[in-house]
Amino acid sequence: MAKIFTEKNTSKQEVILQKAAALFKTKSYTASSMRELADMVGVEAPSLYNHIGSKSELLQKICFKVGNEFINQTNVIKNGGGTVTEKIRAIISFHIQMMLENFDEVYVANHEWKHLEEPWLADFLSIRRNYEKSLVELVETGIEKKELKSINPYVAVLTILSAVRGLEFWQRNKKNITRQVLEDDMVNHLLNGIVK
Amino acid sequence: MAKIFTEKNTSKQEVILQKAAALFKTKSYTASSMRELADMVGVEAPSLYNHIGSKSELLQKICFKVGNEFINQTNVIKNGGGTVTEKIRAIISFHIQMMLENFDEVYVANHEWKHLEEPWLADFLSIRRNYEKSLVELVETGIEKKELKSINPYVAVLTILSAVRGLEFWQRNKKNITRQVLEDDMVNHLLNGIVK
DNA sequence: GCTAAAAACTAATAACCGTTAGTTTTGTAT
DNA sequence: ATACAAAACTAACGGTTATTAGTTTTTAGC
Repeated sequence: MAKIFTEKNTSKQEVILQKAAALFKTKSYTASSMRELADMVGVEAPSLYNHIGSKSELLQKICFKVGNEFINQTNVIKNGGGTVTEKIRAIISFHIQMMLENFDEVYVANHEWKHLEEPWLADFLSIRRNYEKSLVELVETGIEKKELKSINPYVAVLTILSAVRGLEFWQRNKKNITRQVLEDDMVNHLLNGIVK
Repeated sequence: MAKIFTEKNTSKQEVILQKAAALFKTKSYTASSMRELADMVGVEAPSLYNHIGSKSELLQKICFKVGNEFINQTNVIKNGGGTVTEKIRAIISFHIQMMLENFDEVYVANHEWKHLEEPWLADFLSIRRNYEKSLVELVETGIEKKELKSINPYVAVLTILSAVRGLEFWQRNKKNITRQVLEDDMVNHLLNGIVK
């Protein structure tokens, strides 16, 4: 049998994927070269192709890995117990957690998906649309149950998703705000507002 | 005298700038070629250089035009009358208006600034940092005046700015939601929350 | 130590990039 | 009509891109 796994029990393909996410995040997909990626891995560019299929395959794997994680975890929360408000709180917390623990991949999926090639581009957009729709339904349930105000559910979902997405800017200011304050304040802001 | 202005009283340079914003928005800056831009303008690529200096100059002009507009208008609001809550409401409205009326440029400034070259990159980041700081101070004033809850002002600003930025996703769904509903609901969400 | 496979290397390809040079066409003022 | 400038064109440049081909080195099992 071949030696597939390195120290951290991650295959070389996974190492490349991780470095690619970091590179695509800082330089954007199109501005990133396979030579740069090879440098980060510590190898010449053509050697990468012993482990991966192509540059665009890297982007695909990053985007769909992130997309599926959001779909799955959110379904778990939706199908679990609790009030709608509690579920929204849990979903926001999960978004924050994903943003903090898988920053590179989430950032790339959020910003570079448009460079996916067909048919993956269409698939990705479909997944995202379904995800938004699923959240809209949750908010609609909350309105029906009188837990939430009578608002446009799409606008609410848009506002929430955009706000948590903006956590990427927080990465610059880690030092000043603890994660707990960040999470509590943002959830409270999005649920209860800031006006006294 | 040379003929500088075309039909809509806009110089050819401005036409190129506008088309460039649309192109950079849909394809991203690095994936956009001067040949594509030339196609959109209806000209061969080298002809562009009779009107502009370089590709990167286009990005600079787009980013700083947008940045300065935000700085200026927000200063007008901050220095005007009204409560802090009213001012925040006005700033959110202005962001929404900018997003709807100058979508291409705002999108490019938000997404492609990282491809600015030095020293413009440093300048742009400095401008943006000052803008955020200015909003944080406004929120701090609101807290002192007991208009706003005792929250972390930076998190609040982050949440608000990210939420309005997310309006770019709304462009896909224009038909279903009127601008007035969008603006009212989002302002209310960000100020008063959604929980009953 | 031998064998075979995995993974590294060098060299090269065709395609595309922003931009320049040099020339021709177009438009305007006298 | 002539003259001059603005703006279009074609051709080409040096550089970078992802990727392939072919070869050599490294690694793992017996």
